Amino acid sequence: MNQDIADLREQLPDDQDVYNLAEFFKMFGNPTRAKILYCLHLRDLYVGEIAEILKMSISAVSHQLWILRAAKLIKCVKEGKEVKYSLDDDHVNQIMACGMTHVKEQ
Amino acid sequence: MNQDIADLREQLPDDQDVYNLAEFFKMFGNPTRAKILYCLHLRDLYVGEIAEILKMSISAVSHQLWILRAAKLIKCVKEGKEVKYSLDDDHVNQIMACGMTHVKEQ
DNA sequence: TGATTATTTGAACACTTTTTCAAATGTTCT
DNA sequence: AGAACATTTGAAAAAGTGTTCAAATAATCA
Repeated sequence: MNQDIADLREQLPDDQDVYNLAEFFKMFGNPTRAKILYCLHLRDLYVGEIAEILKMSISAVSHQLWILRAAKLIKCVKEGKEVKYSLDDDHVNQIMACGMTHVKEQ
Repeated sequence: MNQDIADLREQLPDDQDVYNLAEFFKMFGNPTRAKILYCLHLRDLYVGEIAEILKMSISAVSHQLWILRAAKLIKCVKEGKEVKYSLDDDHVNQIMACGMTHVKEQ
């Protein structure tokens, strides 16, 4: 057994951290979610507004909002019969900007 | 038609950019690929070494290496019958570190 | 109270992605 | 040349994801 390989394996972050990291990046890895995050970076929005901006069904948007909320990237507040969503993570803008820089450079 | 909504829609990056951004983040959004990138951040490695570190089949690793290479995140050099892979993008370390900070904070 | 509006939820379907397995390629060694 | 080794490739199976549709929930309005 190669000792060097075992050493490298030891240096990897533990599986749960890698899994969480991947789950986090997965949020940005879908065009719909990326657009939703970008919308919410422009301003807080109701579900129906997001659906209208993206020209998507309210249901499809709502499903993705649920996923983003589970990942703690966004939060929401009920206002009467509407629900207003907003970004809930300082890293979102930072990461999106970093990714966009990369994409533009290619 | 709501003018405000149309304005917001105009402020979104164009669809191709969003699509490219999502494709880029998708690379980090899978635990296997995230681990491979992390390995290559530790040092340049042959396909067989990566498979051994991750305890995965060589074929599965090779498929993911191909995907990462298509995304221009890694590059490779043939050395005899082995192929050595290395990171090919300055943003990789930066983005992984940023993501890991986020994950650790939760 | 009943109708209307905004959103959520669940299940089904279509689609994409990942892994596996077997075969192919290419290099070195004898 | 033939055997051994490292990697790639392609197709199929398995797993995972996103959207749609219909129904459920919940708040407001008449």
